Amino acid sequence: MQDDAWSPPPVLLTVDLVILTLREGRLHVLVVERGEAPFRGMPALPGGFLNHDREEILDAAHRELNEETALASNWVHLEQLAVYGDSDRDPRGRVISVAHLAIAPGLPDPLAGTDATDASWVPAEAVLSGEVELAFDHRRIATDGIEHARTKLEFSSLATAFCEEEFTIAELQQVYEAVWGTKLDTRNFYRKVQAAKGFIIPVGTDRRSTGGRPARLYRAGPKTVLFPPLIQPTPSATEENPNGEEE
Amino acid sequence: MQDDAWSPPPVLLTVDLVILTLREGRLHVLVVERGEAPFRGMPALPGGFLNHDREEILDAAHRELNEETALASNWVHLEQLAVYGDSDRDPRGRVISVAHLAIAPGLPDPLAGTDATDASWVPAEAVLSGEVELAFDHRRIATDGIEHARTKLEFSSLATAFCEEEFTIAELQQVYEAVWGTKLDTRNFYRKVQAAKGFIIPVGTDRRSTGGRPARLYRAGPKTVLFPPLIQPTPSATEENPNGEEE
DNA sequence: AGAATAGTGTCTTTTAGACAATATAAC
DNA sequence: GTTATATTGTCTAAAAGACACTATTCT
Repeated sequence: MQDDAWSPPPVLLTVDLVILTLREGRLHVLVVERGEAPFRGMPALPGGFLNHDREEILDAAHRELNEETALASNWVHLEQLAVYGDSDRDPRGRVISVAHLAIAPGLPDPLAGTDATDASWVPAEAVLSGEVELAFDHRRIATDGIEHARTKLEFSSLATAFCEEEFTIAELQQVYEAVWGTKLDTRNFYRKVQAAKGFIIPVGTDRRSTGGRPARLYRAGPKTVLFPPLIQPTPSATEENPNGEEE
Repeated sequence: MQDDAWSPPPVLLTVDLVILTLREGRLHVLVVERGEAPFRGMPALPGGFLNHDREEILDAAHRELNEETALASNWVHLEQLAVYGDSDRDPRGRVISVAHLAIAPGLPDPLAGTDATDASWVPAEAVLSGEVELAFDHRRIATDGIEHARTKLEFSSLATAFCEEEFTIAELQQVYEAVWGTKLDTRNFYRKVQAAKGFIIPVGTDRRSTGGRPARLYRAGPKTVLFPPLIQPTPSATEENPNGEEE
């Protein structure tokens, strides 16, 4: 099929991160200012090349995560998102990016381990709308990551990754409201998360008296898939009829 | 952060395909026998290296698809699945595989354009169970692809990709039954697919008289996301209680 | 007519959502 | 007590599923 002398073209591999968190009840994305060309000085998603040709991709993602957030990445949800490999996406040559989605509880405002370049939290809306421009195809990657998180909230226990180890149901609800951009009924939400067995398990203690009745504390349960799922409310659910048919 | 003389390690990029189709009412995967080392003579997923460093990943996937199935790939559903990049997954060195999922209507038994190596359809069950061993980490890839198809059938119009351009509702139902491995009620299925607006649109003609009342023909509609979705029936929906709690 | 498959109606059970009511704390 | 939040209960509307029934073709 191929010429005898033919050999496959090598490419460079980067790992990029869409790191999401909740700040003041709103979804934020971490961006860093690029320190070198190309796109020097422009905001971009954190990421970088594979360190050496034996480094695992997921390890590289963890490494980048630590470099940018100085976070014990054991507690951070991290998963592969997709590959972005358009031949013209990087002016330096053929650079394939394996994008990852990371989710962490709220972090302190001035980023902790800010050794390389300065990082900052940007509201997700600002990235989605294009108000904040990102280098390369990073806006596309960020958009995909946010969308992925939104739908995955429905069928997985991903929401707990936005919370501390122990959390209340009200806090969990705020996660859903922030990521989905909706308001939910407290009472119905309460029972829905309880109905999904293995989603959250109660810690003995009640705590967090903020003026009202103390809430029970929970931690993430063993189940990663939610059944029944928490369905995102549809704006109206009564739309379009592209083809008027019989009846 | 890096040494001045440092440069990122190059890797090789392959594109691998999980090609699914329905044959005799059962889900099958296309495998080819490897013509060269490593794993020479062993079944593997079709795939190969990038042809040149300007070739788009999706184009490469289409090219491989054509080489193996001799199919007008315009009619074939093709999407990216995930990246597999374990450092020890290929003895030849650091080879990253971008796996794709392809879905096509039933193809003739002896593969048409079988120029390279001989290809064959293997029942999905045989791959999942390990009865058929695949080279590299291809069993893992195939498993992920099948699982992906199963869940995506619920929320997308993916099922129509298993059908010819025009199909009956009964044929569509067979797709769901084969991929999910379940039996569905004909009557309820009928209304469910109709309820999902934009999923299927009627062609004028009725056809396919197989002894009973002729069925209306449909073709795939414009909508790729299904609402309401077709939920996969749960085996029992009453399981596990990992922690006996209050009440 | 009888067999076979397509398509419709209807009933029942389950689930989703609105929202009233009660519980437990701080002050 | 009042206020604030957490948790439980109840009612109603919508959806999912079981399944009887009608419709249209072929032999």
